[in-house]
Amino acid sequence: MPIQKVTKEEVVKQALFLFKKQGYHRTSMSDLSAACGLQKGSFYHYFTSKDALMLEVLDTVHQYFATRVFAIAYDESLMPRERLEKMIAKQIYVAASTEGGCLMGNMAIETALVTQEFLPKMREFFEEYLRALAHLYSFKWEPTTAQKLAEQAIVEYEGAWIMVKLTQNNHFLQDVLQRALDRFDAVN
Amino acid sequence: MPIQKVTKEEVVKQALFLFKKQGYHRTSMSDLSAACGLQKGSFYHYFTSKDALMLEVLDTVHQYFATRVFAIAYDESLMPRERLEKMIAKQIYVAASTEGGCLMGNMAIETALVTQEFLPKMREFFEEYLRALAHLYSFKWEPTTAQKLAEQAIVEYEGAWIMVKLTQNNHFLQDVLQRALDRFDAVN
DNA sequence: GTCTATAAAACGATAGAC
DNA sequence: GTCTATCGTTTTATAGAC
Repeated sequence: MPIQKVTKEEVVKQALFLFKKQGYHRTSMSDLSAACGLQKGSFYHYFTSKDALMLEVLDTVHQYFATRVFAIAYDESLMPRERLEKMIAKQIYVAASTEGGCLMGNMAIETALVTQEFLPKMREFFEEYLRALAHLYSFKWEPTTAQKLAEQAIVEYEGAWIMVKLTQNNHFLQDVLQRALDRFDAVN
Repeated sequence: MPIQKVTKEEVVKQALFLFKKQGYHRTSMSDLSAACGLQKGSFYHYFTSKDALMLEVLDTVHQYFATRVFAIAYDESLMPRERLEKMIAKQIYVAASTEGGCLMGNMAIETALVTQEFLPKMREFFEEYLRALAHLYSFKWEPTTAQKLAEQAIVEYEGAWIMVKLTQNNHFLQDVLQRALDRFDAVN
């Protein structure tokens, strides 16, 4: 009977799924506990509050992207241009694997001006993403240009999700990947 | 006191302000009525529901941009390239005039997967914006290219707001304008 | 007296927390 | 499951302007 019905990881996974799709404020603790097959009360055995749960979700997402996506930028078994293609393609693939696009981008829009609580973790995520892209572009371009190209890639990627949500047409994301590669290849 | 304390336009203005900054779900009817100096109950003499209020806000924003921003694209007293610069600069200026960036983009992220209620108005807005940009790019480029350049400008613009919210650095928006112009000028 | 915009109170439902 | 607070909403009453 003291056997855990669901693991903490499973709770975080379900929370990520719901937060991505419905947003933070629209997702209730009832939604979350029901998705895990738990009583509302049992839920606080895993997390002390809704905020704490979101912080854990943000950490999990960050950790996943750092090791499975951003790490591609530093994989020396591949050519820089191959890393760039593989990393952005994976970023898109992972974000598109469940509804809602990019949790970090969604949360930035939904909460950045309402609470500072989630800001540090979101900033860390994007700084790391920027660093990875700038690292790759710096193989072909000087540092300041590489930094700008990295910023452009991220800005396009996040904006593309808005258009995808509105039009349900994924070509916006494919265009982002293509242009990010074109700018790598462009004549210097 | 049968005299109206505030006009309907003022209510919409306050609602736009709060919805932009706090988002739809986070903004309560108490917040809105307080911002107008009204009791919660009195608010329902202006609007039948929170949804109805948001629909009115979306209409107001759309109307404003159609006549004051998108219209610049068709102002034949200016050269196409001047129109492009003026339109995007104004888009940025208007959105930046109060906290929260682009209401349409924010709402797309926050509600697109939760309710279909606001989708048509948001789609109309972006279709009109796309049309205006594609019209301008078509002076220099063939239709399919112009369409892609228009999409790229919007995608960059929306994504830039996410980075601005996170970093509080407006250079992302200035870069969007600069690149949109550079792509107009690029050699064909 | 009859409007109507307001305040005030209270509704049922649901939020997050225990 | 229960708690309390607050949500969006509705109702009732009041207070000028016609």
